[in-house]
Amino acid sequence: MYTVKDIATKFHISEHAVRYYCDEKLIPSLERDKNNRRIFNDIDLQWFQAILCLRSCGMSIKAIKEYVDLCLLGDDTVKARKKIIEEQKKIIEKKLKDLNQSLAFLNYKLDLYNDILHGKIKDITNPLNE
Amino acid sequence: MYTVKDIATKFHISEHAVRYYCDEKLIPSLERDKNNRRIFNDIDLQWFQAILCLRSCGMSIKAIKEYVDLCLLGDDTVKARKKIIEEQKKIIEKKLKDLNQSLAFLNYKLDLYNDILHGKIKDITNPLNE
DNA sequence: TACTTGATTAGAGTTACTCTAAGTCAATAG
DNA sequence: CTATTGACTTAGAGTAACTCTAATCAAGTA
Repeated sequence: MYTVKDIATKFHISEHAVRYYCDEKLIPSLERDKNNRRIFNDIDLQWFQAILCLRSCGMSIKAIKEYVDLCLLGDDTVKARKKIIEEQKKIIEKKLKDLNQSLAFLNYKLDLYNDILHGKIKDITNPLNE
Repeated sequence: MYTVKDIATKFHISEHAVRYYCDEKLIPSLERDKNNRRIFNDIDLQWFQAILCLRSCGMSIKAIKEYVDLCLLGDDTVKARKKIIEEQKKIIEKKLKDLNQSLAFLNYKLDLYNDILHGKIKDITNPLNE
């Protein structure tokens, strides 16, 4: 059994976010202890893993909720769920491509800055002062 | 010379976002035509490239504004700018790592769904119905 | 001249948190 | 036995970065 804090620590998110996901019903059949505190089990942990993965693709809370609800409906929804995951895979692959481009740009900037700092570039001809 | 629409198309962002970046003064010395319409030149294009890269690292508009202002101050700020870019590089590398993990998770899910669809898994023992 | 197109602005709305205030409960300290 | 501490609860306000809407205006076309 895990507390809100445990989940926050485990997944590197804020405790606020943990409660928010619960309030949005992304964690099905969430339990409470006798003091009304949220308590999580290993299945909830798996839900958090899936949810955070889908969030990292940029999927909205609402869309994730729909996916979770599909999961709860059982095997009949496997095809629909597969389609959702395939779409998210495309999105994540696009993101990887974009991020790699951004990384290349940052490296280009760093090279430029190093050249300036080492005096290899004397005159700044670039209008951005770089 | 480019219009708001040109920039939006070129960088795959909304026209609203283009105007928003201008309003936040991320594009220094932005010009207007005689009808008060924003017009962009090739230097502005370079600013957009840099800005969008930094945004893709998750840098806030405010932080980007500070970076832009440093750029405008000239060579004395190269060290400070280099530090900023190095930080963003670390962040982007972390993001790449996280996204690759998410991708692996999606692939795992897809394998599972395919197994179910091809009848390789008969009994659903996993409590998530997967 | 009237209409359409495309731009402008201010400001309201949205998402996904993030933070704050006020309150509950159990355990420890005096 | 009370007092305080600390960890949790809630509702709701605040925030960032857009996103959208409505009203306005200028230029071009029928």
